[in-house]
Amino acid sequence: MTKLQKSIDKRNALIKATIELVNNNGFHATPMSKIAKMANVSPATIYLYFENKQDLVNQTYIEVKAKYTKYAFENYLESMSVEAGFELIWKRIADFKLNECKNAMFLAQCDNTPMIDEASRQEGIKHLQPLLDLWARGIKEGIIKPMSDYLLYAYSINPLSFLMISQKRGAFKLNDTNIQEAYESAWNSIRVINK
Amino acid sequence: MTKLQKSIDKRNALIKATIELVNNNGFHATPMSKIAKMANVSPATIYLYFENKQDLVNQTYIEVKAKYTKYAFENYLESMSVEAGFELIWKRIADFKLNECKNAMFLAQCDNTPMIDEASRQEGIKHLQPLLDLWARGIKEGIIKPMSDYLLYAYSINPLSFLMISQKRGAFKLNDTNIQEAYESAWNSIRVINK
Amino acid sequence: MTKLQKSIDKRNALIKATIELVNNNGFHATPMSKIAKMANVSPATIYLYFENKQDLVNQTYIEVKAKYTKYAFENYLESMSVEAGFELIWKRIADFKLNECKNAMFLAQCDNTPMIDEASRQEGIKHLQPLLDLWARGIKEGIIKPMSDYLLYAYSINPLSFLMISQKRGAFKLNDTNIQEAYESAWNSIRVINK
Amino acid sequence: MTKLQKSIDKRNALIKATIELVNNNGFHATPMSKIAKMANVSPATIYLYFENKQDLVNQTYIEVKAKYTKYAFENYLESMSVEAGFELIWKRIADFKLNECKNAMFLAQCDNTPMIDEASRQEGIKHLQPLLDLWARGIKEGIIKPMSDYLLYAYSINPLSFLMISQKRGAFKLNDTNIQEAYESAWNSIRVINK
DNA sequence: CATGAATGAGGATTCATTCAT
DNA sequence: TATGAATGAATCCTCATTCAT
Repeated sequence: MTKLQKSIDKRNALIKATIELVNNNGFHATPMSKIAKMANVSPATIYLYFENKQDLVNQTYIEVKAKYTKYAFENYLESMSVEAGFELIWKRIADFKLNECKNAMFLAQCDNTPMIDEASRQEGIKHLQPLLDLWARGIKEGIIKPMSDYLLYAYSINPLSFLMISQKRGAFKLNDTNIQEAYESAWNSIRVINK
Repeated sequence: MTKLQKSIDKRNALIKATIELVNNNGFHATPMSKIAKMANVSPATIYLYFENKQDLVNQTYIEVKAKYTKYAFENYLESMSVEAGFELIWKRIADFKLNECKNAMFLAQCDNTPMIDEASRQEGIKHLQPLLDLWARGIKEGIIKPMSDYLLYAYSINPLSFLMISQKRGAFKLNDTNIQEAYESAWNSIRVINK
Repeated sequence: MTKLQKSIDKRNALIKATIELVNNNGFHATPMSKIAKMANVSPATIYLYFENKQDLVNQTYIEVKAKYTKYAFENYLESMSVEAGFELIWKRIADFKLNECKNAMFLAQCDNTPMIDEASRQEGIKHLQPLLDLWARGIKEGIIKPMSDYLLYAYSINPLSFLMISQKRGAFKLNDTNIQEAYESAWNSIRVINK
Repeated sequence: MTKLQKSIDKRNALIKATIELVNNNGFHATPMSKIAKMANVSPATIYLYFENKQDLVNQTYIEVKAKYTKYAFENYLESMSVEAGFELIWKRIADFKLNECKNAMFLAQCDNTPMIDEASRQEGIKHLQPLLDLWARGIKEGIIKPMSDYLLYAYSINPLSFLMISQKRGAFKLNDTNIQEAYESAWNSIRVINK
């Protein structure tokens, strides 16, 4: 294992510990010392990789957000039809919320909280472009309702966060049937419905 | 003004300050001393009204959540038709998110964060029953899709939180057109659609 | 003892402890915790009286400098002759260096070190005006050499700091004979000498 | 360049960096890491040349002090008359304070501070002997007042430190006229004056 | 000889909470 | 009831020093 490799491992361990602890205890109640302990490093070591606590959280956010969008668009091709493309992306995102539950939880907490720098938030949004392009295409083709991206996201994608959190709290279980229902709700909320 | 009245004023001032500061700075970065200062009260006084910081936040949450549901069902009558009842409640909730923006922000932050006791969270959900009853009725009448309450809430109500936060961040502006679009998306996501 | 009185006592204890510890160990090697312990207060209490460590040292400097000049000009009257006035002030300053040794040591350390804010340094100089006025009078009367105040201070006053430090280090003892010799050297260094 | 040469270069770079940083920021606020960076060296390398931080500062002090006295006595011959010898040495010292300002500043800061070991301080004084001898000769010849070396140094040499610091702070400018005035004050403060 | 990474110990500062009044 | 002063226990962060390479 090279030195550089080892360094990346430490950085990853720190980010993983941050996610774990912030998820369970919140940003408040997550001291640097606990993060260090969980990552098996000295508190001082954190500062070799991150400027300060804020920077650690910002970078964790950016990293997780990038992983999220990468996952979402993994198999997506611009040559797909609007509906097929949307379904593919939507299901990938749903998968992410289920399989990468910790990452998804972390993002949900960041997104409703002033714990992330505005700059990092912007950085995190960047990679969502393919979805916006798909919607634009759908609108041009008369398949998707001509609405703001914010509305489209709010109704077709964001509900998955609520469901993921509800499931995490144990109040509710997402299964294949549910997922299909959810997908149809999402699609119906944004598609043009011919009466 | 009676003595009791004065006490309630102080309690209210504390709750208001808590909301304001948690909204702007997050739970971390909201010390008791700042809450006291904003409420024009000594730090020690907080402990006459609340057991500790956790209790203060819990009670703030419960109070805001109660205000939210009270607002939502203000003019609702069980005698209304399912669709009319849903539209009424939905628009009240949308109003709340717009007019009582600070309260709504606070709830959004609490709901995705481990800053509230599980018990207080349960307490907060209680008053949502009329909406659940309405949905049950809608399902029985074949108007609303037979889905879990969590799915119905996730798609028809929760998106408003996302929109409210986006608006607060300045990225997006909710106007009458938008609201109507949003309502239709909400309704289409849960209603039975006859092909 | 009133509450205010008690506060002033604590402030004084903190300033005294700061002088003592900085004298013995230097600004580096004087942690706030030690200052607190020596003043019999909690570390947190320091921050009720001073903004931070820098502020504590600045204010200590200003306070000691004020005490120094107050002592220097205690019995001085502007009606005195230049020579009598100078001798009086000089001897008061010499007394201060001997009797208020700790205070003098502290000033000497501050004056040759970047540990004090420039603003506080300026504040500390303020009260030296009577001496400068005396010198101006002496120059006008042809008794004192027409030189910059800095030169006059360097040769007639500042050497006492060197002597005080040497004595503190045990290398040398100031006694009445010495003091008189020192006074004459001081006076000869600034007076006009008729050949 | 030989290997040994390179080592000496590094040592010199470290000492230079120490002087620069301690002058500008004070001993507190001068971490080893900054010294290393300014000397273009790894922090660990410092420990190849010096035992620890204290040792680094001690040795820097001794080295600068040696340079100071070497400079002072450069052209001095014991065969010179007392007055000529004193003037020569005094002017060399004055030159040092002006031209080797950084070195002089560093010494001034060390001399009023507990940042140097007592042993190193003693080591630093050693090389001043020629001046003490000159004074002894002057006293025997009835030219210089029979006073302690400490008094002679305090009045004839030490004031230059005060002037150098004042100049560094921008409050005052030393020029040829000033220097001559200063020299005369110095000489008058220690010579025997015949009335 | 040289180093960059790593760290434990410690430092300044903050904060939830208490207590005498 | 109301408070301002006080504080011990953290918390974030720094730094002199070491060690594997």
